[in-house]
Amino acid sequence: MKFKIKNDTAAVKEDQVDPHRQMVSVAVALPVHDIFTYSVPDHLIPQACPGKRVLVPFGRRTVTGYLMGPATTMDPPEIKHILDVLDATPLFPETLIPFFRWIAAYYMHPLGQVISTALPAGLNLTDVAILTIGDAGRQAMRLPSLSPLEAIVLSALVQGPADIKQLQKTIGQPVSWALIHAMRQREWVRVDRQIRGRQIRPKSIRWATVSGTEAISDRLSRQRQRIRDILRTEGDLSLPALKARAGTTPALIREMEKAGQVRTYEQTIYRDPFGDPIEPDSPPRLTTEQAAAIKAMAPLLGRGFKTVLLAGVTGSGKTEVYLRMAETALDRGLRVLVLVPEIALISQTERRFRARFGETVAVLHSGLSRGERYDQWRRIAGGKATIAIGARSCIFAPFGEVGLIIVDEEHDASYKQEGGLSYNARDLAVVRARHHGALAILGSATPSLQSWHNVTVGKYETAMLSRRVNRQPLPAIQTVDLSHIRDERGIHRYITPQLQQAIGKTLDEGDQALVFLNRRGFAAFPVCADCGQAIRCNNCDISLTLHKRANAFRCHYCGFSRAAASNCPSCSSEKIRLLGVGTEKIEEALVQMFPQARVARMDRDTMSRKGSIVRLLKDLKHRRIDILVGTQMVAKGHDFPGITLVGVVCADLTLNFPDFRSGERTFQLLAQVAGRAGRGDKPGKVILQTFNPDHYSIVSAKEQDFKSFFNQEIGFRKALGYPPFSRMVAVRISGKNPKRTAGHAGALGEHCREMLARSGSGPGRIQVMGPIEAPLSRIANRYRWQILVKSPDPNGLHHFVHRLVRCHHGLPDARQIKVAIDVDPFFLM
DNA sequence: AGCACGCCGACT
DNA sequence: GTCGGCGTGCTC
Repeated sequence: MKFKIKNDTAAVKEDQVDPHRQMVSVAVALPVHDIFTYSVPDHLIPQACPGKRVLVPFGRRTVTGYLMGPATTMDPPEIKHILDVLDATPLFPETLIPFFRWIAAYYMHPLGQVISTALPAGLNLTDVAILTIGDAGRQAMRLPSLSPLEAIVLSALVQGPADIKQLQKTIGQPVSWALIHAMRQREWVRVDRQIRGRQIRPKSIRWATVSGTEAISDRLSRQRQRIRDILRTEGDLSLPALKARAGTTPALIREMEKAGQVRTYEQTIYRDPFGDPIEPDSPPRLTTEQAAAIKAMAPLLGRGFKTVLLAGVTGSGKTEVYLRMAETALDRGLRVLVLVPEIALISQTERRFRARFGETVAVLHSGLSRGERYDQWRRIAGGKATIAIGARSCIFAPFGEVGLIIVDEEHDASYKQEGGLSYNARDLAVVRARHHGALAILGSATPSLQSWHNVTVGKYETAMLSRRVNRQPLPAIQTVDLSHIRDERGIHRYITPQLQQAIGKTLDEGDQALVFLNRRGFAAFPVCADCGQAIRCNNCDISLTLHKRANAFRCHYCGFSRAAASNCPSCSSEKIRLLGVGTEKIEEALVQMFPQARVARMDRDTMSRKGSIVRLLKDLKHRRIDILVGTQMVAKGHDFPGITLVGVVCADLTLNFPDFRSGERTFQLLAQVAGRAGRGDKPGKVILQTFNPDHYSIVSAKEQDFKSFFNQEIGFRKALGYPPFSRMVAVRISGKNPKRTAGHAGALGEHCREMLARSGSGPGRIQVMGPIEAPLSRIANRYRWQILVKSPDPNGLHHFVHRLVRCHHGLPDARQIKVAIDVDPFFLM
């Protein structure tokens, strides 16, 4: 959608400004940290209220801004008028603004961009410069004095007007503004500004209703009479519905309307994202444990901010507890926000909320089209929905007030947004609950270390569910020690005889098997082939990563390095092997092993299209697949009663992952996987292949005992000063030129050391690790470096990083080098 | 981000 | 001498 705007008289001189004119502050949707003051022209004053988008002149451009409220700075150098108000009703409530501000400060991100990421995508308008060739330009093409570049630009523009980006693409080289200005001055080209941006608008549909008196019916044709009868007996119908019912044509309706026999009207509708209707369900009987948990939590609703960690083993019925709590909250007139992990397709939790609460539920997840997402957003903002459920971005749902925030599977890594505004929706859930004085419930069978630590220090309350709803025992986990079979070759290296046998038995019984592998092909890490020990960093106790160019194993936290040719530090063996198997290899092996079985694979490579996931899940459900190979993608959010066996090819892939959270992730993954098997009436079985059967992560996962895991892991974190005993910030430095990027990273590191020298060492001391080349040293032609900053004192850390960013902007190459700040990083690759 | 202004090298 | 590259600063 394009339209032209008049860009005149936008600026007014200070002395002309009416002192009574309304002044507002606006955050622009650009990477700019300041907030700007604009005046509102009289005709827009009634519409200008916080939470709406506005179109504002900004420099020489016109951009989208967000109206934040009355102006705060009183004497800016120049004040311009708002050009337009883009929304009839606010996109977000005013009460969310402090929350947005908090996020901007905590994650060190421009406020306007925080709001842009929060809102449904596709709402921003910006203008672009459009170049059009003039008559003088056409004639100039014949001039001999024409420069080569001018000739190319002109001949490109003869094809039609273009913006600068299009132009650069067609001619394949950069075009400078200086050149364009020169051409404009000679009147060869014209430069116009055009507003652009995918406009999403409310959708409306036309309805028909009877009008006129009963009497006219006598003289009508049979068809017209029929239409009036239908409308009279069935009530107003939408035109599509009427067409389906009576076979009307649009032309006929128009004629009838002209004749006053029917009347039509527009009504806004919400695009329906709910494909299959979901049957309403009736609440099941609660177990004693569930009832106790609800009894403990329900009184907390509406009594101010509180966080409860709901720890319940897999299959213990956490969802039912959420549903009852939501119901109680709604009964008391409170709004409810539910976060679920991002998974392939729709989650079970989401289905159950919709089944229980029907129309009052709005959903926000990645499976929706832009229009649907916008409609769902408006239903929340407009008060039509009282429950919002969705993946991480749902934390921004535009409720004015919220009484209950639920985070399902709070340990899940998908709550962390990578890139751009790198927020953690689980953490934001607690922050938002505090802002609203709401109750936050974080639920998981395998709580994150962070959250359980908050329980132990008294920040969070707890509620426990220790038994499964159906009284089924947890599936038995059998570990298979991979170090005993290191001499095996070929298939049996990955699929041990024990796993093969178990799969064979499962297939014989007509059941389905799931084979897991957390494939991270690129993360090949060194393991001793003799003793099974991972090669670790002396300083960080983190697996080292192979850097091919340097032919060395490196720690990507601190930069510690060991020659790739060195011996195993614990047993001196020379046989160091790089572990790195992929799902594809496993699939191949299984097909060879079980030629008669139907094997399918599900990972990010095979599931790029939405339709393929649906098909695969349907095939699985209808038992058209015997063995499914995949990454965690398969495990999350789907229940398959036919699956009785789960095989984990190599648990060490996550265990030895070069990350301080690898033990935690392994425990969580394995315990969740174990919970997958045997959801039907048959008990489940898990075969877990590992080089480290005695590792506490694996032993605790076998018992589904997160407390025993926590007790061991927390000591390790404390000793090395990792979260939750410190906060971390990853400073990611990237650029196209390898030398400049390295130099820039070095300069920032140098600055860090200077700042450290000045600040001295106190209890809240700051540690700097790096700069080091990122393990994935080049992505999309950008060279990547990182600096990790760590401190037990969050405020000190914040200030430190702030100063570091200022230093970056002062450095000579600041324009070509990108510095991204990741507060509380999750993945350090 | 995107646009303008200003400072330097290589060409008529 | 100027044309046209790129580094720097600003946007209410």
